Amino acid sequence: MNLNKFDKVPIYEQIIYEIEKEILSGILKCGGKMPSVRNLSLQLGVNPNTIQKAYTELERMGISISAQGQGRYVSEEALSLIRGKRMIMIDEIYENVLKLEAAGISFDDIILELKKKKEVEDDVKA
Amino acid sequence: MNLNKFDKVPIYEQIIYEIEKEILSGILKCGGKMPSVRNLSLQLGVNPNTIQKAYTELERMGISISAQGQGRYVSEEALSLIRGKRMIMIDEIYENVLKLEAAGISFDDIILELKKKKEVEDDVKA
Amino acid sequence: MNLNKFDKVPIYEQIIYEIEKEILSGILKCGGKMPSVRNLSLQLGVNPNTIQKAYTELERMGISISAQGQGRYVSEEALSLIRGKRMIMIDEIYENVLKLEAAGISFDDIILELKKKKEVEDDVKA
Amino acid sequence: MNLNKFDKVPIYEQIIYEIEKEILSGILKCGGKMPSVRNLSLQLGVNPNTIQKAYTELERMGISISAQGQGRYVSEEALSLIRGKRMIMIDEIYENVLKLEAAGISFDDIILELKKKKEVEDDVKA
DNA sequence: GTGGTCTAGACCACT
DNA sequence: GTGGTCTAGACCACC
Repeated sequence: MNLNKFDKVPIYEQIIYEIEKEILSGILKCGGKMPSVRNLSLQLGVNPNTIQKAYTELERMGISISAQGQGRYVSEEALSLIRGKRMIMIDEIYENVLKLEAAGISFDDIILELKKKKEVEDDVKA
Repeated sequence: MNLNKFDKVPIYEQIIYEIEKEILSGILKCGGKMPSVRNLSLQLGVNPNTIQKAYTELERMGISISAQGQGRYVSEEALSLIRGKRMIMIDEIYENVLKLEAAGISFDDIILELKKKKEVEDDVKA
Repeated sequence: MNLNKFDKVPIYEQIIYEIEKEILSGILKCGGKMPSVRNLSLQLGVNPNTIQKAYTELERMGISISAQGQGRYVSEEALSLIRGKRMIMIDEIYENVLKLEAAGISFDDIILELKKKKEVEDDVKA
Repeated sequence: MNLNKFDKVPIYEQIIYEIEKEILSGILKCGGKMPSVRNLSLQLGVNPNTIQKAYTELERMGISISAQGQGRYVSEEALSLIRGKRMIMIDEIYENVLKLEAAGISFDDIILELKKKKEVEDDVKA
């Protein structure tokens, strides 16, 4: 997991995002066990309370379930829930595009610019 | 000006953004006078310290200049500086697109989705 | 037995409740033998310690008796003890009704609502 | 506010419940300011983190809104949200009634018993 | 061993 | 002053 303690986005949100990524990529499986609070705490060098906070949030979103004394599991609906969350990110991106338009940059120019950046990156990889 | 005191983005940043918008749209002209801290504070119902913070930031960025005892003016370079700032927003948008890709949504799908949203909105307007 | 390991009520309490239900329904008879810790543990897929805890509690309440080396039996007073426990549940229900009243819902409305729910359920069955 | 540190229900939930009660009773008004984290912390003799936790939960439920550096406000929808929550409590009561029925006490007997308790209490008051 | 709650005390950004 | 995050360390109940 990639955490940045100096980032403006809080650690517990970074953890949420990283765990979601692991579920999306199949490292953590739906119905499977999640790392325990204490384990993850040691592994990431982060206080257990912070892990707890991230886990509580994941549970609130229905992505994980906890069982007293037994541990914590990835919910069966986790995958679709996370995919839904990601879809919402498109809305947020669109909002930012609109703000740019308001600043006088045309929609098509923005799309063009994004494609250009993408091509550059693909070339670098190749 | 549209301010939302409950928004997660701080009020002083909202003010900066709104003032930049007024400069871009010509409501505030380069070389022209900016509203005084006290006036703007009353007009927006915002603490003077908050206005002050926004103005200080605008000054730091070279968008405004204060002249001792004469008030504060929009700098001559303001327009191009703001346009430059907006260009940087494309990078931020691109960052978010990359995050979405990491979640398994292809770049082309994202662009497609953005275009779809744009069309819908244009249709609504027409 | 219906156990839910994700439920907020601890498994050992769920087990107690289920065993009491079996005694009430006659599946387990007063004076009859209770399943062994090991058997029940295997049958329910639950840690033996958890079964043990449930049994200890049942014993403490006088519902079961263990005889050295001979196993565990349902006590003769089990039925009446359990019925008494159930009567106490009315007090708990009453407590919750009072809380609802404090929230501005009248006692009569609550009773009415409960009767309505009951009717609906009876209709569904019929 | 009535808090019991030794109660099995966590302090932060007790606080949530008490604040909801104050909103229902009009002590806290929709759109009005809520006590600050530090103030309430001192007033209740509870750690600020615990208050924070309660407030965060209230915010998540849409009952309150926080504004950076300004404080926290009761949302406009708070009243209806809380009333909705209370309605759900009826379902929980009904669930418990069903459990009692399963133990052989008839629905009508339960209602009768509740009414009897209510009468006794009303008499005591009068 | 597990999750959950709580305290004490610190730090940061915003108004 | 406000809210929000984080650490350290403790305690509890449950499996």
